Amino acid sequence: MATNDPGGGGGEDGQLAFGVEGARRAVRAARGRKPKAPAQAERLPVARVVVDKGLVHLDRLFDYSVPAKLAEQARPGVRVRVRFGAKVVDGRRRGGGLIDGVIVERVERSTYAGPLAPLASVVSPEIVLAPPMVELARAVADRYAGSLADIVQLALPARHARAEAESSGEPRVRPGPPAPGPWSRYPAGAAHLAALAAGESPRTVWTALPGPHWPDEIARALAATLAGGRGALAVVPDAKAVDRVDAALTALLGPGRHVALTAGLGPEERYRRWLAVNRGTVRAVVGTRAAMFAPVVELGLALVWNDGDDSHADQNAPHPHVREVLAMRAAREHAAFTVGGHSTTVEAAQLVRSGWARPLDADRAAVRAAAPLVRTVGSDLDLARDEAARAARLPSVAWDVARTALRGGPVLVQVPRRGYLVRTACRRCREPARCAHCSGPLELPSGDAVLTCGWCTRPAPNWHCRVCGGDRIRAGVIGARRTAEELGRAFPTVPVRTSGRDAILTTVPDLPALIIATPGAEPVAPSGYAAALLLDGWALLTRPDLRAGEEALRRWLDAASLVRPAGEGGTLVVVAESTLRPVQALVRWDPQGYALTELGERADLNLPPVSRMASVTGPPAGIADFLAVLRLPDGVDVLGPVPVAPTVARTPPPAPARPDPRAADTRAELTRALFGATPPAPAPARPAAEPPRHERVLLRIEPGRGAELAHALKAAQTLRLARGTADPVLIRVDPPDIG
DNA sequence: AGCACGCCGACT
DNA sequence: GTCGGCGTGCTC
Repeated sequence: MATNDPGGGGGEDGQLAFGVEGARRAVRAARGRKPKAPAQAERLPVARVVVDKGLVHLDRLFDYSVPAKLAEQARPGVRVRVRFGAKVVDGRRRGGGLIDGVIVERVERSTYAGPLAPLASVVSPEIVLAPPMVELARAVADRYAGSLADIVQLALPARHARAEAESSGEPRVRPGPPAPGPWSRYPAGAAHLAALAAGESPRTVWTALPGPHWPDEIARALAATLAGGRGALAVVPDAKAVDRVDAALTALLGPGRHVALTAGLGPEERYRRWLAVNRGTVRAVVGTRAAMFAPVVELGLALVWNDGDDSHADQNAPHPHVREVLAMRAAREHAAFTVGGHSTTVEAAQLVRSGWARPLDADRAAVRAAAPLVRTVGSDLDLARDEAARAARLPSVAWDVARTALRGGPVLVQVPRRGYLVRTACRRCREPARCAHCSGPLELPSGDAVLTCGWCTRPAPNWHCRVCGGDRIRAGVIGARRTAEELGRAFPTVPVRTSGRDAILTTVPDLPALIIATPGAEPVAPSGYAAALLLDGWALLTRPDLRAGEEALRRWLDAASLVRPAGEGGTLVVVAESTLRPVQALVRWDPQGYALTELGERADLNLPPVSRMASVTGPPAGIADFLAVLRLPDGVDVLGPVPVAPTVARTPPPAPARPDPRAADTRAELTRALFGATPPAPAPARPAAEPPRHERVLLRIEPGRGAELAHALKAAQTLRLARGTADPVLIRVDPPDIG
């Protein structure tokens, strides 16, 4: 990297953009030191830098003077090293360590009154953060009440010098447009691909047909965009999905036209692929959530698959969500946008209802042709007569279906993940059974008949339901391992395999076998499962979460999509009451209808995504102080504060106040989710000693004014942090656990 | 977050 | 008289 120095290192006396430098020299001269002010760049001598310090109250650019030697290299978008945090004593800087930063722009003069420190060095000439990406990062930071530096850190992979030194190769000529392939099953499928190839930018909510074709469909949408001379980006929930789309892209385009970006790559390979994208050599990307910021040149399509999956919400503050970021990118970069999945999130339905996006669906006949036969069975009725099946708590319908299906191929059994176990509930109304003292979940220790609180360990021998007064309990669903054991006994001649959090199977052969999997960990069977049993019905549905229904339906549809079509004998058995709305939506295979109904309800209740919400969590003193400092715009609802369990150590919250007794059923349900929410988590073995108390306050603002709310929250946070704060609070825009 | 300045107690 | 407590404020 040659240093071009057009100034030839020459002096530039009198060209200074500010007079402070002169004063500095005077000081040095007075001390008898040789004035060694570095020669400054003649043109645009000030670099505005985003420094890699994720402190909200430092969320601004810092100006540095550009030494003449760096005049050419110090371009907007390059990584630099700067001294930061120094103190000026007698006109001299003291202290201040070297930290990383990126130049955002070069300007003629600084608005900063003090003396500017020089850029220490330019790390590399690579433009890693072009101005449009800065603007996107700024907008994302603003939306989520976070800092620019936070987003930049998410967006940029770690630099790797060796990868950078390599060539990324030459850009390839654009491929021809792909055949519609499986898209021909959708009335508007071929037209959609044609529009992408023609450089148009449709925004769609795509409800994918059940079955194994979605990776191919994603690949063809990306390929069509490439054919039109633009770049394309698909973000999927996990590495397994990346692999499938990756394979489909390779099959369609051959190697070298796309990259897969996943967290598991390792720094060098990750940076190598990212650079190939940044340099425009590769123009199609499939990846997991960090890829949402992939610097695809001339983005023509941004696609998110299965946006209800919680891995699409970033783990790091300020927790940007792939769907939201890609929608922002598509709007800013005039690209097409697709949110796709086997199910429809309420947020996606909102995009349709607001007119921002159009649905991209198959017709009913195509859905029926692709979907398995769906049967429902109430969970505690009609247990199989077979003794072993009875032990496994298999309803006879499920047992019969499995037995028959096992002659023709593998059978998937979806069981609840441990954390989703609802231990006990009222037999009559299904209200989760809660401790009268601390509202903790009541459990039935293995085989025992004594109800016990999972939080305070008090026994609850005389429990009665606080909603309907019932006094009969239904026992919780058992976990994956035991299910596997018991099913193994019920089907002694069939191999049983499990796939769960620790050991995930990717694929299973098309041979008779029982595959026990937790939601999201279902392996793919090449020709589809002969049947699937969804045993987790009411465990998923009784979670005290606003999204419980939507989430249950999503998981069922994802599992159901792995089953052969009804025409090939594919059958799905869901163990849940057939009267429940998510169950009906599954039977009718109508995710959009379900999402639209949910959306209507959210609108009635003024809940997200129809309103915008943010939560503030922390110790009561911090919350009180934060609220005192907070200057809210007009029309913000303040809900709470209410006690919550701190995120780390679970503590029993005081019995939640029953708000709004005039509420209708659903309303009570939702309100409970809001105020009495207890996210599923394993209970501690013993009650926590004296746990830190936390509170949460929810803030709600009307749609379209989220930015105002975020801005106010950030201002309050900045103010508190700037004056060195005890009792820090956490701000979360779009908190995940209320919906 | 660091880190330095600043204005009040126990030591050479 | 000074060394040093950590309260307050800034970082280009």
